[in-house]
Amino acid sequence: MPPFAPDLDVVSLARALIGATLSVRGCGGRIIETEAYGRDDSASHSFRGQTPRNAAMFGPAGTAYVYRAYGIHLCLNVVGRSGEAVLIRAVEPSFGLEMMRSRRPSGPLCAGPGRLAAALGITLADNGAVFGDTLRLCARTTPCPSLLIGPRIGISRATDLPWRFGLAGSAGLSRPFPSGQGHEDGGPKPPDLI
DNA sequence: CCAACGATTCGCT
DNA sequence: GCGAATCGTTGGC
Repeated sequence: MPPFAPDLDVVSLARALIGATLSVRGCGGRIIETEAYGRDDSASHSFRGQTPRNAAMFGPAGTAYVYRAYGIHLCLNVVGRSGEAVLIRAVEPSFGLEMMRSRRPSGPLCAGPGRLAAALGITLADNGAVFGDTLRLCARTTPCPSLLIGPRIGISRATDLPWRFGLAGSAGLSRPFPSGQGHEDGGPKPPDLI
């Protein structure tokens, strides 16, 4: 099996993951919203170097980085190059719906990083795991028709970088994209993810 | 050692 | 739209 997009920069990875299918122990769907976090990016957990908490971000490409946010929620990232990771912010729920609904009895299932981690049954035990059998990613096989682009959400630093990406026309985004923001196609040949 | 702060969500106004 | 909930991590003293 080829390595996981080993040399893809984190922004390209974030774009490539839009439309990819995420599957976690039988639950999942298409990824419709992502954010890129870089190595020399003041908004990134890796900005100040490796610590016990962010160690997974420095693991091999294809590693899952799971962290607890606000002492309450969990967020799921896909590691690219060392110290770079893509936050999965929204998924279009398509299979394992019953399981996901049992974990989230009310409200949106997968719109928002904390919500999707809860619906998919992500735990801190998944931190550091490499995507493969249990955590699965399948690259989209069709070109991404239109990509929404905007600034990242919920951060206080590097708020100018347009490193948030979404699938245009998708219901179930965590939040709307700024109107008038540029949208472009995702490219005819998406890179292999796995 | 201690205080501040989140890559968020939910409920209420 | 706004503020509380909630706690591990981080950085400064």
